[in-house]
Amino acid sequence: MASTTPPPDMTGTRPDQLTLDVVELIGEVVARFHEDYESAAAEHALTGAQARLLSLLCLEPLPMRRLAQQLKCEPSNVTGIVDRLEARGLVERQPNPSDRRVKVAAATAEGRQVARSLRESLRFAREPLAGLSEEERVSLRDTLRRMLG
Amino acid sequence: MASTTPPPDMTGTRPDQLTLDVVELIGEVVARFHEDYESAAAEHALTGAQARLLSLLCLEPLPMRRLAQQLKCEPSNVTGIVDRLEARGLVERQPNPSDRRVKVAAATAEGRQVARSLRESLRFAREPLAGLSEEERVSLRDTLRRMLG
DNA sequence: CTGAATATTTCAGGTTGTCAAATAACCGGG
DNA sequence: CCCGGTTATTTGACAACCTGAAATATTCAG
Repeated sequence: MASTTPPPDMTGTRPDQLTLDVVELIGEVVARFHEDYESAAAEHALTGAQARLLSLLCLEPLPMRRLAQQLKCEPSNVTGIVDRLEARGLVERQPNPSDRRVKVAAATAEGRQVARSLRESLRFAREPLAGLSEEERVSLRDTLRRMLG
Repeated sequence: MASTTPPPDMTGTRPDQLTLDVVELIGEVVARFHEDYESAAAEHALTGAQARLLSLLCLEPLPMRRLAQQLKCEPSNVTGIVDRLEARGLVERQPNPSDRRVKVAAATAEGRQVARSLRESLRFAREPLAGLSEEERVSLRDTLRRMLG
């Protein structure tokens, strides 16, 4: 079809060295990000799962079912995490008048405050990225978007 | 030193929108990578922690203490993970003649085989990266290296 | 030889996660 | 209206991960 060489179909093939290098690097970024997120959460006496759930609720209240979908886990698991956050007054369950089966979890004012503070203590936003020029960050942003899209 | 504007010191400052975008994107990459790793491990009846430990031992045998350092967890935690891998014949504990306190964990032949198979089933190496040109991947690799270095 | 330090394990306890079963509420067809 | 099927949430049992403190065995310095 095209006169230029099309990207080879790697399906079932061992990736080339360049790809392996990038995967290795992404692995390190993932490890650092995770570590950073976990310790930022710990500074607020939250576990990673609790921090993720609270951050979600900080954007908008969500039924338990939706929470499970966003967190990619079983609804029965969400029950416990919300239980613990609710016991600390960071989240509350609200009834849904239009469908009394569903319970909507919402962050309390204190919960939103904690989430904001947590967001700001995420040093990963500054340290590794601070060394990049604006041009590099733009390039990185666009490449990541293409990877994910 | 340089005539170009030096990167501003972001310490204690709220990051700009571009940085926030990149952080958000990295978060998504992290989520996908994790998901992918976990499901690849599950295909081999391994948990994520077991897969990480086995992959480490596939490079070289390590004392329990070193394993804990690499996995960034307490040594007492490693005991259980190695226990479960050893029960399945993927790992074995070897005595260290020069210091009888330490036990060196080593992957068995079967363990190495499983780790190899797991490595190859990591689709993350192909799918999101396959859409990038070689030039983009080179650029991504160099940027990630600068971020981590 | 004694005491401090190190490597590993054990134990108790908390969190995350799954799956199956129970409960409650919705909904459409008769 | 009622019934059966579906959906949302919870509960209970169980496994894995993880931490912290205590126990054990061994090393090492003085």
